[in-house]
Amino acid sequence: MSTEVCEVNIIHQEAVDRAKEKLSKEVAVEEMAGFFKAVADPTRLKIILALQLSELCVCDLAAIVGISISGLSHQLRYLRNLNIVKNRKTGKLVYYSLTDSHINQLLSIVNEHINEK
Amino acid sequence: MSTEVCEVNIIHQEAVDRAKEKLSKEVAVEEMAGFFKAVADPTRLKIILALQLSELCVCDLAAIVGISISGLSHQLRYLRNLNIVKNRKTGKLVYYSLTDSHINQLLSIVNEHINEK
DNA sequence: TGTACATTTGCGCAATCATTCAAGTAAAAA
DNA sequence: TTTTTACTTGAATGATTGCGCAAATGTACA
Repeated sequence: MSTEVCEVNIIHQEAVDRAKEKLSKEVAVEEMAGFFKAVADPTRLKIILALQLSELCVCDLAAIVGISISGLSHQLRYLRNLNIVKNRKTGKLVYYSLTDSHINQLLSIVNEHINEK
Repeated sequence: MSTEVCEVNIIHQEAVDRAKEKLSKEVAVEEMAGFFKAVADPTRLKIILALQLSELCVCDLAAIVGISISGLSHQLRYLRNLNIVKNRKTGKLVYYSLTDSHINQLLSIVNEHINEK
């Protein structure tokens, strides 16, 4: 009969209601998680760390990250779709660079967390 | 003969060297990625968002997130191992709460990024 | 026009991961 | 002590994902 109700016993009803309301308002949990996923992979994180120094072409990035050109291109598309990197074509070469500075903040915060033992 | 050298043509040698050096110094790319992975999953992100309001017992969290108690417990252990949440036992109940404030900063930065369209 | 080079893309595979089920622990109530 | 409640843990599974291969696209140069 019950379709939506879960079987769990709720112990603190008001706290649960408050939290549920927050989550329903929270613009986009999925979108936030999707963004974090971008930096949750070592390969993509290396790409980003490398691009913090300067723009780089796909070729050079492959050498830095240590992955096939093909694999790298897949990841770059991933990052492009999330608006984290942008590219610029010059002849046969395609140069990639970071789109905004939020990434820099993000990485430094995580470094803090890690360095606190 | 070559064991470490990859087949890729390097175009900007100095830029590649610089980036490689940074990555080798970069304390722990794996560790950083691992931390981001914690918030890269919708379920874990919901847990964290809920805990931003108040500490909660497993039971209530399950109702909020909409997952089985078992599944939730797995994710809580995951977050505990990364030092993102801590727990406190009282009789039969176990209360979880956030460990530090870095998470809050992280989430607000990502919100900014998303809200910039 | 044809060749060479840089990058992208579709496909497939192997590995990872989130989730559930069932069994186990631990504390309070009966 | 037995039962119930709250939670944890290990194994199994279905879904996702990172990666390389091979083919395709696009640009420059001969």
